[in-house]
Amino acid sequence: MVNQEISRLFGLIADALEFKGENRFRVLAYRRGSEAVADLDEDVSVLVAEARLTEVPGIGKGLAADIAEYLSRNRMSAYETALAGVPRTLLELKGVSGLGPKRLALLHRELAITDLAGLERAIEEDRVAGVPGFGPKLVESLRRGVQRYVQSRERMTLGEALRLSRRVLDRLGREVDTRRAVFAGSLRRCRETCGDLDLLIPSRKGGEVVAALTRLDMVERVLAAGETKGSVLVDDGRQIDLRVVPADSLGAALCYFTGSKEHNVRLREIAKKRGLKINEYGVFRGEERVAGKTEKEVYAALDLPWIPPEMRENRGEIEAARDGTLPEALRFRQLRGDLHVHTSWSNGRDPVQDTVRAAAERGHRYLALTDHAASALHARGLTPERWMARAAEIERARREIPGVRVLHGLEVDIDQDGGIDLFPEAAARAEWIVAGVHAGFRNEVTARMLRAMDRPEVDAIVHPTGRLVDRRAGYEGFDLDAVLEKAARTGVCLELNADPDRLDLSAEEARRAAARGVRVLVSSGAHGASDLDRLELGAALARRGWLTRDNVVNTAPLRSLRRKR
DNA sequence: GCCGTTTTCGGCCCGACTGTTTTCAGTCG
Repeated sequence: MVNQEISRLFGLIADALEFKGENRFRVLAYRRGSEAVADLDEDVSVLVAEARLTEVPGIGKGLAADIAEYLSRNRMSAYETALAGVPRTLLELKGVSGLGPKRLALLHRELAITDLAGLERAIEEDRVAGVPGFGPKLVESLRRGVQRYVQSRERMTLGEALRLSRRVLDRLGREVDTRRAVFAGSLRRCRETCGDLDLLIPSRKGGEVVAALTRLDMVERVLAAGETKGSVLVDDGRQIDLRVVPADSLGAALCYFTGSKEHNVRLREIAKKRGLKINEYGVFRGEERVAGKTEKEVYAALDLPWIPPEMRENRGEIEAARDGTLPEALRFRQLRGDLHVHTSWSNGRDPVQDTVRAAAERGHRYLALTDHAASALHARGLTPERWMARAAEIERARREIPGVRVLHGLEVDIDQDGGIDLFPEAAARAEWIVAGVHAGFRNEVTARMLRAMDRPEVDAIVHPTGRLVDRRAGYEGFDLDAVLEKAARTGVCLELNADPDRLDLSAEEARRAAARGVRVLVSSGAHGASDLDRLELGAALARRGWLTRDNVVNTAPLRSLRRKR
């Protein structure tokens, strides 16, 4: 996609200009331009053709000319000029903790360092210590910074981040009061990957809380430890940043540390125009503090309604909030049930009874048990005989466990020709059928899926793109737009699968789906009773995709759930 | 380089921590 390429070039221009010590606002302009292009919903070539490019906030005459030049000549002179004399491999070193443009320039000038290998050598051969401003501690910190950069260039998936956050709270909770602790940052915004964890704890004894964190046995190295702020690396190389704030500043601190950075910059700009200053301790008019105890208060001081954390990406939410058009974001409690769940009859871990009981305990009004059908051999798919046996077990669970309506469900496979492995016994009795592609990811998946959607028995397409977060890209050549169009026309639901390793549809894709009138199914994709909790994550991801109750099919009562056949 | 409900020129977000400094620059989030 040409948008991503242009965004990348603008980012590199910003890095190069910064390295050269150019006007920092010009640097900022390119950096913002890079983000603006990356966030576009449309292809830039369309905007150029319709002369709407400069309507995009952050794109003015200069950047528009750069883009037009790139589209017509496949090169960008601003990029070539900016990068002249700046090795690309040098700019990548910005990722090493402790190295910014100034120190990079100094290392380049004094030691002719141009890449990571050169930096590693210079540190080993003790040459860095000779450069003015590089004392022994800084050199040591760079040595570790390089090591860490090499080891963990990758970010954590949301799933890893959630597991680590629970581990930290569990250990830290034995030392200090963590009842009001919150993980802010990208974890609270539900980004698909997190670079590090931002932990926020209200307390008057900052030093003690920071010290308690640094003492945990999972901590491998302490990067910083002050009265209000501490940073540590834990055993698996991940970084945890802790901030301790007074309880009456918690709202302001939450805003500040939840971000995103771009969202916060916009908030501060708005504040400044109103003669207000906003920081992690509150909103101030001169010396007087006018807000800060709750997030709602902070937004109200700027005449804005509270914006859900998952939406804070500066992708139009601030304008929508200002204009009163912010959608009423989905709340977890509005989800009435889960319609994609496996039991030990196929590849789930828990029996029907335990799974149903867990759903009842969670207040689900309905639950579809969608074990795999027979062709999913690896998943011990249901044969007609085993389908009948499971049906008897479901009937017993219905009698014994009140409160939750259990549906006879099935997950069928979309085969190489777009057929589904639905057998007559299931066709006769199933109350909810989901379909997915499980093999042949390179074989005409779009056409197969469209064909499967013609089958009246199919209620939903699950994990529609087939991707795994950070591990697998999804079906080759997949045309999501074609599937969205068909889903909107036929009423077949598309799933937002909240398995943190899948997140499929993604929040952004779900937003596109909802905008086109597709009915979105938010489900856990559970393979065990405890996985049912993921539905809460699903609700958060739906908010990230700007979904409302009306966009999500499983907010409806069961009787109005299924489409007309 | 971008932008305008105080502006077409003069602004452009804020604070903590570290290390190397003798009062502050650089980096980070």
